[in-house]
Amino acid sequence: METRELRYFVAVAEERHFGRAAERLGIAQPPLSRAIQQLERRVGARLLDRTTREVALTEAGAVLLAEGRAALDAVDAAARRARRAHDGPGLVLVSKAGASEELLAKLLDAYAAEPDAVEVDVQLCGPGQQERLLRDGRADVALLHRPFDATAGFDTEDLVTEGQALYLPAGHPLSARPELRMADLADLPLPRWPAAGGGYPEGPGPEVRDTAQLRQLVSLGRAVAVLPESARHGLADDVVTVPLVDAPPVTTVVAWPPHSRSRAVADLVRVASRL
Amino acid sequence: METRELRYFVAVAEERHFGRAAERLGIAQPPLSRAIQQLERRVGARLLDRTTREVALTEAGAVLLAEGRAALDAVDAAARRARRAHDGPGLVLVSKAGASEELLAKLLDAYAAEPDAVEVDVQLCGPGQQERLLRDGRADVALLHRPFDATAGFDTEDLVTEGQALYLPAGHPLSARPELRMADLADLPLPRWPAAGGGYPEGPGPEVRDTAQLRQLVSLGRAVAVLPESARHGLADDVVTVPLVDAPPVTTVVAWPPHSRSRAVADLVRVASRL
DNA sequence: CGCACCCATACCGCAGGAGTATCAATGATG
DNA sequence: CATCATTGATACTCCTGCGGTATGGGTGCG
Repeated sequence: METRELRYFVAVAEERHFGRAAERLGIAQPPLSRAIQQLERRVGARLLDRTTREVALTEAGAVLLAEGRAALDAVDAAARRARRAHDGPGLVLVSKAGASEELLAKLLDAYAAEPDAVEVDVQLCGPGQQERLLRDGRADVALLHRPFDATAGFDTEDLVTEGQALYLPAGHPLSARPELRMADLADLPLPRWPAAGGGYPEGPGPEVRDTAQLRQLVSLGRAVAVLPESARHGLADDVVTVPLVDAPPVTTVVAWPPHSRSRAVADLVRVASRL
Repeated sequence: METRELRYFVAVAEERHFGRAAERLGIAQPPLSRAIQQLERRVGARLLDRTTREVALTEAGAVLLAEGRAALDAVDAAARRARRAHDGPGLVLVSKAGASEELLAKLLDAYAAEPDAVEVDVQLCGPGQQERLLRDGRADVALLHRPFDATAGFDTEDLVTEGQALYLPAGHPLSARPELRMADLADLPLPRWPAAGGGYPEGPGPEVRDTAQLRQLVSLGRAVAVLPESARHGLADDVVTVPLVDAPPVTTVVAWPPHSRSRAVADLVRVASRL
């Protein structure tokens, strides 16, 4: 199976439309139809149920879509990591914008003090993006937050576990309470995060892209938020935090791709686990 | 990057010889040379240092070899799993021959009693083979033994942890001892397992391929072995086991590829973790 | 019933992958 | 030191197979 066929299939499976998929791929529709047929022969299974009105994934097609995406990422990762190995030493670390800031700073300081430390390029991104970067080779290490981020397929090491708190503007009715429970939040318009597809779910509450943005909204009195307690760091006094005693604890973990032979990654992970 | 190029590169990197690699791939040597050059242009890094006398991997080449193998396995896995999804439900479980027999039997029984149980095809293989099968899609679940088997890149769930014991023929000088320490084994000719390449390390002691074979050798009085205590199960009385009190404990885990959306795998894992 | 939409088929042109012959560089050999 | 064997690179040719255009055929809609 060639990556070209796999890329074509993923495009059709995502668009559920040969014409649009062809356009996205920059080719005409007929060769795309043929490529899919050839792929079906090669795999030995029908992948798409096509009528003139709609294209639907078969059971086998759904499996190939999920596994194929991972495989394409793995191929990309191979090329990118080889390239980066050629360009010289250096690490790319990703973290969610605005999350674990204090921990991240300590980690970078501690690692920089190591004898064989290499340059660390810190990349901040929106939630759910880190896994992708780690998988397709654009990053070497990530700070993830269980249970929010998926750690499947990576090696991880737990760093810190902490409770969550409600962040709200000073003067908010709930801000005087010494502690809160999840039930107290039932009617609160909590911010909405982008779903897997990039769209936002329906509902009240502001749309946010990352934690930094959210903190700004809270400071402006335009939002309340549930965040790990360490997000308190560096926040102005006009934001009040109240512990949420029955919220699930959040664990910050350092994650890296398995089979990573890199000395630098190993060093950084070791430093992180000793913080 | 196409899988064809990656396959070609892996062949050359493994053979360290363009001629032999070409033969293995079933093509002539010149197109192989050109394909590697094209790959180097595409990746943007020199991958092989070639003289007329030897071919050596560069730093980038070593990275591409490791990552490329994983990527090729992922592509194979995608095709195979799609094919198997088409052929109907069914699981392939791998375990080391002769290891965790009792646990395996209990697991299969318990799972078969589940309401939506599918057929489970049990595959036994030599040590170190399971990871490969799981990675390239020939298997869906595996029983692994930490710390002996690499669990990197898989999701795992611990099942049981147990100590290790020395297995020796009745009448052996050490067989009368109530317990042993690692230091007592210093001069014993322990069996040799195949290394990653398939070859055996130098030394005394018999060469063995799997646990079943080893148990047979112990029964015949031709070997002594260090094995988990559960391997005692079903062994004849002419084999004596003496606990090794300071040997590292062995944990049997059930492992499966991440992103596994399969209901059957989830069920089997759930059953396993409740044993 | 005609129309719009959409995937499949037919056919053609060409890029690029593969083969054969040969060259060039390097280390071994007498 | 001249010769030879080995091995990867180059030159050239052939042909497979990918991609493009034109068109067919099936399906839901007004």
